[in-house]
Amino acid sequence: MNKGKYYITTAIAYTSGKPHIGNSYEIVLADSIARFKRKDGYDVYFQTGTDEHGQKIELKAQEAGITPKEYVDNVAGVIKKLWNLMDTSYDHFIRTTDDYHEKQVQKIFKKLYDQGDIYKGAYEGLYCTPCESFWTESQLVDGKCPDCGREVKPAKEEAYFFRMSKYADRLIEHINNHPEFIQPVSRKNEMMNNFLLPGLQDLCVSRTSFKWGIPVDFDDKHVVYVWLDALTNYITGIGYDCDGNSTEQYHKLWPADLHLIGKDIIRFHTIYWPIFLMALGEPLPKQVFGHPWLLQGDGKMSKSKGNVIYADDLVDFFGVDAVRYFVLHEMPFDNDGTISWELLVERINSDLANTLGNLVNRTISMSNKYFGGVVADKGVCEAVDEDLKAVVTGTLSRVSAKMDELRVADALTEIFALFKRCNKYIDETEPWVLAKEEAKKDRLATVLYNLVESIVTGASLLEPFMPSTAQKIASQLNTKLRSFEECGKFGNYPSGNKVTDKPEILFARLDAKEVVEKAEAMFAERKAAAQAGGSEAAEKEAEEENVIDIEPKEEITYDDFAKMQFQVGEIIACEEVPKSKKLLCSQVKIGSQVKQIVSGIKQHYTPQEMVGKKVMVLVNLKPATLAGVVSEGMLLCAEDAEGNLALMTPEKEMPAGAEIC
RNA sequence: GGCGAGAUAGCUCAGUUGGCUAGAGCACACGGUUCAUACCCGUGGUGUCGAGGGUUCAAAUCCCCCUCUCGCUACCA
Repeated sequence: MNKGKYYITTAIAYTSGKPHIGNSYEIVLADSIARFKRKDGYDVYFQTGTDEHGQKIELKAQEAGITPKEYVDNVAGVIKKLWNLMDTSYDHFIRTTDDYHEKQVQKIFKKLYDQGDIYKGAYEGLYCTPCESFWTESQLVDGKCPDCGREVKPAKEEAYFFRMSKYADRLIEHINNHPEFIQPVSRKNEMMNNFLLPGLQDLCVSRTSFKWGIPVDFDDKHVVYVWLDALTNYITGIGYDCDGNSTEQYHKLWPADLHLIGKDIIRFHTIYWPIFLMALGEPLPKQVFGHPWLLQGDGKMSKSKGNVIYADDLVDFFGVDAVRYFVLHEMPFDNDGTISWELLVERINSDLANTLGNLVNRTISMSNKYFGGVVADKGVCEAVDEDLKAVVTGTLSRVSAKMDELRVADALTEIFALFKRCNKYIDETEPWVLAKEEAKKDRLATVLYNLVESIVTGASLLEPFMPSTAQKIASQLNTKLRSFEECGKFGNYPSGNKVTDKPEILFARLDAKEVVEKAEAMFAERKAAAQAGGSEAAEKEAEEENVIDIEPKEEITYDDFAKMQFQVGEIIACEEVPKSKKLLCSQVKIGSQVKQIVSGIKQHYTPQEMVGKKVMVLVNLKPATLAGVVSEGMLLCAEDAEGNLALMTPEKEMPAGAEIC
């Protein structure tokens, strides 16, 4: 039964470092869907891979003293190993450094350039430095920056731009006509209201500030913007050729049925990617699902604390299928999920060990005890059997319905409802009572047959989510896993078959306290290893949190610098700006004058703690009005990767007004 | 500031177009059982359905307003 093709992708993983469990979730989710669809009769093609270009990687490689290629080869290897460890059944692993990909990206860039969708910045003079934005002639308002209304200046570096606005109307129409395109739907509004309806800006699609990227072949000062590079993996990986010589595979698979991505990159997949495809004249993917995140509940993950949870750690502790089960079950549809060692133990004990493992174990034990392992249907039915059969044969359609909506966690819950029904059935039929009467022997046999039959169906439905567990159950029951078609019927198990006489424990019960202690010991060891400087790599790892890279700006002259006047200011009063979430308004004493300065630091400082601080002030900035309040300068802050701010203060006592130079 | 989502049992959440004593899972307590991994089955909540007002024979469910949380976004000089 072939229901047609199903092309599913994950986002390609960025090779800046080893992905933690939150990042590994996506591949497991995709794998479950892929396996489910395969089993459901679709011809599935499942692609994943790595995104290997960009400045961050160039810098990391530099730090490590190796070439970028060596760096990404190493990380891509780690990622691939992790994906394999998670038992994922991808068909193709694409790397953006693969030559066929790079070649196509260059051709695509050229094609879009030739047809006028990409144009070279002919707009020198239209860069707004404070906004860090490039503008086209048409976007300017009265010849000034449409964002801040100030002068735009000549940009020293040329760049290539993509005419996004040209396709915006078509995209809006497509999104409106295909409500299933963006999932969950709540994300649709965000894209529409924040980007599409206000008007799309042209996108800068090349960079000259670093080298580690795919060169623009007709202008090799430039490398292709990483997103244009990365997004096209979905078509280059299956044989797209923009000269019209795409492979048969491409014609069969494209458009993709599902792009599975994290919610943070929805914009790129539902706006830029569709527009790139429109420009190439290719159909749009059918659905983009931005899944939520799995967050670590007990404190923030940080490499320097050594408490980052990686998928392979969890596999060491609990085994692959337990980890797969947990991440799939704990992840709701549109809210972030939580992961902690305690939660893992709780879920494993209650669902996997108690409900499922124990059910299989008790059923096999009884078969051995009463019939030497032989399971035979003697046809002695009672009313209570009907409900069991109805639940078992009906589970497939309930699971399918959930999977159609990508509600994987709910699908799992349906499968476990089947196992729970089996446990209840044992209580209702009381096999140990039946066993005491010779006359009830056939009834007892029938009961056990029904149980084995039900368990095989449950295991078969579980296969896409927990492949090796399903397999283990089948082999303990000495049978094969079933097709979905068979799961809709009752009585497939061969009567007279013999189950194993040595049932293995599928999932051992765990002690939360022991597990937590073990995990803490592991983290402590890891931290110690990093600090002891056992290896240079470990040191780098530990330091990583303390380093941050940002986009370099263009070089300036001393004259540029000299134009800016910095002075020490003393904050003598400070209050919140009404109706503003981020702004504080400070009165700053600079020499003998007092300036009013508004700053976006409300989330980091209270007005009380601001008062009395000596801070670094950019004094000669043109005054501006923020949220209705005039600001006559700027307080300087340092900002980390999480957006935390710290005011710059002089390291020795300095009078208000002292020049900073 | 703009747009959007949400606030239901200790915890995580369901509650379709308003309609019988508001549900599930986990946790907890008690009872039953013994085939099984101290497991399984059953029973148990006084939950102000965030606050207030309104529409209605009837509202967790619709309308208004308030408080709080969250997401995206802008601003953050």
